[in-house]
Parts: sequence; structure tokens; C-alpha cells
Amino acid sequence: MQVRLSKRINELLVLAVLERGPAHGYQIALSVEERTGGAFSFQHGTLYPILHRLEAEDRVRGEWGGGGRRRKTYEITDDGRADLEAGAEELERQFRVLMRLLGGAHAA
Amino acid sequence: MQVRLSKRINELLVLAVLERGPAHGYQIALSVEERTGGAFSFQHGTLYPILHRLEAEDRVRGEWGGGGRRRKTYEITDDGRADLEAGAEELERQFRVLMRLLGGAHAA
DNA sequence: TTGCGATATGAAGATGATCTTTATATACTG
DNA sequence: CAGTATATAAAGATCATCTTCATATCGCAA
Repeated sequence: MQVRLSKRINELLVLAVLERGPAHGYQIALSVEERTGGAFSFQHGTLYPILHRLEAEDRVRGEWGGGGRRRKTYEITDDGRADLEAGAEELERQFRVLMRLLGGAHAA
Repeated sequence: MQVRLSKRINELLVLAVLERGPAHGYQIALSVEERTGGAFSFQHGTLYPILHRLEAEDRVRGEWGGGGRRRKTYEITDDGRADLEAGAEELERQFRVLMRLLGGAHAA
């Protein structure tokens, strides 16, 4: 399955949340969990490395916010937006292929 | 993402192939690759452990075939069929949730 | 005002799935 | 008879994720 599906999905989830506005890590985790009804979630030991990767690759931009509380706010970049769009399409394509094979077994 | 998505998908791909008739490992790998147009594939170091796991859990039944050539033919069990059906449904549900979040970003 | 729970981030270590490599062996083709 | 395709499997490497540990602030309640 050449491209690690879970890894890709995790990245896209983060990008999708940020597409709707800047947020910091903790918020992203809550948002994903809330908006997917708990179907997807992040352990913080999973989320932060992803954010660091996305930032290193300029798909998001992080900025340390003031106000005492150590918190870093991320926003999506143009590269990130492009990646999200391409990724979502690619993922949907892959999934249709998958469901065609699986679906033949059980359903309409 | 509590249940490892890739792991689950790999299992379901194997079960889906076997749902259409018994096959041995090598055939399963070819079949998956062919029927998904290359979107999904197995390295043999991935496939055989999966088959062993499925067999150990009675989701498939393996039998060493005669004819000199060391080859093991697998068929799906009732447990395997039930698991495939439940898994395919669950996967589709998960994916709809995922695409709703991702899709909001780019599309209709 | 002190303690606790929620917010907030990150690094280190453990686990586990997948991939690569190595090993073995037979069937078929030229 | 040599080489390639078929066929399976174990061992080791790699990498993502999870768990745990570490740190620090904020808000609330006792």
C-alpha cells in the first residue's frame, strides 16, 4: 500500500481543521475528535510530531503565541491547501476502488 | 485512530478475495493488485503474516495442497465472512465521516 | 493560597505493522 | 540443464503510533 494510509489520513485531518481557521495543537485534537464523532482522534504523542513534520515541509506555519501560556498557533499555507485538496481527491479515489472490491461481497 | 486502519484494510482485502473462492497466498496478492488497478498491493513479507493471523483466528482455513509444489490454499470461514461484512460496513461509515471533514474544504 | 484538573507542548521509550532481505523449493520453458 | 516464475516463510530493519514522563500555565474551588 505504498503510501501509508493512516499517516496520510492523519495529515489530511490536521490540514482540514486548519483550512477552517488557525488553531493550536490541542484545539486541533479536540476538533478532529468532535467533528468525527470520535471516529478519529489523536494521542498527543501522535499529533505533535505530525505538526512538526507539516511545519518542516511548509504545509503549515506555526507561531508561538504570547500570553504566558506556552502555545503555538498553526495556520495552513498555500502548499498545505493544495496538498489537502489533492490528498482528499486521491483518498476518495482510493477508497472507491477499495469499496468496489469489498462491497461486492456483502451489499448492493 | 484506535483500530489500525491499514491493518484492518489489509485483512479485509484478503477476506474479500477469498469470499469469491479459495486461493493461495501468491494468488491473493496478484488478485488484489489486479482488481484494484495497483492502488493496493501486498509485499509478501506483509501478506503471509496476515494469512497466518487470519488462520489462527479462524477467519480463514488453510490447507496444504498436494502436487509437489509447496502451496497452501486458503478459504474463508463463516467467521471470516461475518467479519468481512461487518468490517466493510464499518469502514464505509468511517470513511464517510472522514470525507465529510476533508471534503468540506475543497469540493461541492 | 494552595491544591487540583484542564489546558498545552514536547521528548523518550515501547510497541507493533509493514517492508526488505534471505532462504528454500518446485514447476515450467527453452 | 539452466534460468525464470511460482510459492512460502523467517529474520531483521524501518517507521508510525502509542504510552509515559516532564514541564508549565490557567482557572476554579476549598
